[in-house]
Amino acid sequence: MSRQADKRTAILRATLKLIAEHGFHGAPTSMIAERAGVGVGTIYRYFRDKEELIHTLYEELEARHRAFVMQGYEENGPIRDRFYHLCRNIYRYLLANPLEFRFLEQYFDSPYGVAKMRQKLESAGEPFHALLKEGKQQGIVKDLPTLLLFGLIFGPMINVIKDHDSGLLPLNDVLVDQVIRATWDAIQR
Amino acid sequence: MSRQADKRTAILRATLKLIAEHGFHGAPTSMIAERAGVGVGTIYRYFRDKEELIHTLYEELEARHRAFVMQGYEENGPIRDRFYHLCRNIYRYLLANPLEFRFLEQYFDSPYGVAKMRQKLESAGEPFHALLKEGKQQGIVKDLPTLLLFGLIFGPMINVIKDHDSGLLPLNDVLVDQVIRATWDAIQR
Amino acid sequence: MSRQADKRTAILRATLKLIAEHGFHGAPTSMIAERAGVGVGTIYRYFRDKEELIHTLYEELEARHRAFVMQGYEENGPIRDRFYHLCRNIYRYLLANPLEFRFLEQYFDSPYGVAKMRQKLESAGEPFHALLKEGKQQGIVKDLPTLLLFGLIFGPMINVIKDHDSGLLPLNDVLVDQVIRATWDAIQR
Amino acid sequence: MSRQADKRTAILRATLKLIAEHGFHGAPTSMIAERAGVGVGTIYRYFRDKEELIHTLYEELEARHRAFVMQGYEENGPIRDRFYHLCRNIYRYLLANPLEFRFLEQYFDSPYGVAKMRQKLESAGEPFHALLKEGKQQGIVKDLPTLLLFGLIFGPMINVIKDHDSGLLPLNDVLVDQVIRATWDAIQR
DNA sequence: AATGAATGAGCTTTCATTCAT
DNA sequence: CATGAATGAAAGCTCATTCAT
Repeated sequence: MSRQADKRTAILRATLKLIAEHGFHGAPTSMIAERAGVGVGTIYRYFRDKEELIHTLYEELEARHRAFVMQGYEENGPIRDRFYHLCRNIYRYLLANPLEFRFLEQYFDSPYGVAKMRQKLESAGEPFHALLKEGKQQGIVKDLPTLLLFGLIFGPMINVIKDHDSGLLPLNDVLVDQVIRATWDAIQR
Repeated sequence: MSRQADKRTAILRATLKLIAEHGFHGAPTSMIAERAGVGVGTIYRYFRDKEELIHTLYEELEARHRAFVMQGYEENGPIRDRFYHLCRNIYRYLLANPLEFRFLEQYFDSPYGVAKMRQKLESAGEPFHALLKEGKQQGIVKDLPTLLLFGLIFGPMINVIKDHDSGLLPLNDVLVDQVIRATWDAIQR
Repeated sequence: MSRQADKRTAILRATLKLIAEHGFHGAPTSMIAERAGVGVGTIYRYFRDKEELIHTLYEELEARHRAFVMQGYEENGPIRDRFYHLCRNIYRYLLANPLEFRFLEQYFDSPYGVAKMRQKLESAGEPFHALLKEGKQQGIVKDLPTLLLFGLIFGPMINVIKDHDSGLLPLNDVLVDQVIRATWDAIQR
Repeated sequence: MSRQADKRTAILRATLKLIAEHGFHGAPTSMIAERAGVGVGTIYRYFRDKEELIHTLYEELEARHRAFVMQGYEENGPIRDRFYHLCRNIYRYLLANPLEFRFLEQYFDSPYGVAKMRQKLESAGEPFHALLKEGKQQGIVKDLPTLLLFGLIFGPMINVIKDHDSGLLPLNDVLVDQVIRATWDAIQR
């Protein structure tokens, strides 16, 4: 990897850490540069402005996240198995990467990311999209708007992981499976 | 209502609106004052500082919200009925007051409000708390940590209302009842 | 004494106390009003603005101070006796009224009071003025500019009292007499 | 000298000038920046906050002042000679640098500098300290508390220079020697 | 390519003063 | 006469962005 890529990566990493730990407020460019071990000006060689830096960071995290989640995914398996697979992997990934989770949370709740969120959920590439559609057709999943089903799946997920990361609700594999089960109960016909 | 109360109210209203619409960033004191039709200094006659203004706003909204939600609540009714009652009222209130919803969302996701959130959820006064405890004892509700059950209830709620307010998922009474039903399925044994 | 005079006096007293204890910075009009038990606006009924309030306070303190100092002063007594009399009384007064001393210090060191200081020292009414003039004529006091002699007298006085008030150099009658003696040595031929 | 040092120096100089001429009140950061020919933000690159700027300014002036005063000082010379040497140099320095004198005056009379003052006067490095101690031991100097002797020396000095700077008492070498003589008479046994 | 010194708009907060009651 | 709510100019300080090196 070139020196260039090193700096770029260092900047992205520093941004992730600072925003995750201290919010957007706690991540001035000067601090990002310092933590990344580069000059402030350097940030602007790799990213047009702070906004672009943040969007780029999101895109890269998203890609990594998706790659992990899709590992071993059987596109043609039974609905319920695929649902469990996806959910388990998401929980696993987010619990293993609390910094990324904190960042994503902030990102989606900020003016930066609301548009991105929608776009993502509605994209055909989104595996849950196909899953739920099929499930509804097969009469396994409740016949509700997809966005509503998304809410039933991701809503609990976000809350529960937040509580885990803040130490209030320590999760383990059993508990995670129980939430997924409950989520399935929610969307299942 | 006195002139005084007018100004205080105007400031709170302006704050609600600006934070709901543009986030904490988009609500500098100068703009709050302008929107409220008062001088900047006036804000500081009614609130020690910006932080107190925001906390006060939260407290007032919270009180109004709770009063609405508890209307006609039968503390000794059947679990399921009480669950529906609370959920329906919360949905109704938040859908009727999108500004308040946006504000509360921001508030709880900010360093301002995380503590408040916990405190609130764990308080004995929180009607859901008693409800879920009873439900678990009676074997009607899944035997999961209360915080986890909260996640299953409020997670979908937040997501779904957010989507409604952004125009992506127009809700109506039928749809709301369907989400509540799904939520019940999630927590029910 | 009328109600009016009461308020005026209360305002002046509060001003003295606050400025002496916390400096000009620590004496906003709102706090003066509060301590005086009057409304803020009331201050402006008795004094054109804050500046006038402070100047008036100075004038009143000055008059009281002078009255005390001149008690029992023999205008035609021997130079040395008159010198001791004046010095002793000034020390006595300022040590007994630390608040006034603190205020006067601040006053003279601020843009408010430099002019007043000069004016006072040069005024014919100033008893030291006549004293030193005579002393010089009689060949008892060094033939130096009066202002310089003032410096030799008041300079040590201010320093020594400041140190006393701050607890670093506790004074007593003996010590005070020794300073006066030293001051006399300084100006004596 | 580098650009950097230029700006730092310009800021310090502007601060000195403004505080000397208009007091702490008359030296807002905006005005300091303007007078220094830099942006406001630049001040904060060199100094953490305004307080640090002022303390630093003091330290630098103090160092320069001390270096000047100690030139040619014979630590083992006769008490009287050393006394004259120190006094003459202090007068010379302060008369040649009226801005610094005004600044130091304000500094010591403000909450910023009272502690510094004490610390300085009591430090073993303070040459007057040793001088007076010795003088007392040898029976040349009056047996009075050192702080009181300091008052007798610095009190007149401050007053007299103040009067000189304000144009009321133009000093020259002869006059200065006469004050020092008078000061010596004050502390001498 | 990389730097970081320099910038100034914009933030929150204070306070002397006014004026309707 | 007396009040204190209302005001806004001005304070100290931060930070995204630029640009000479």
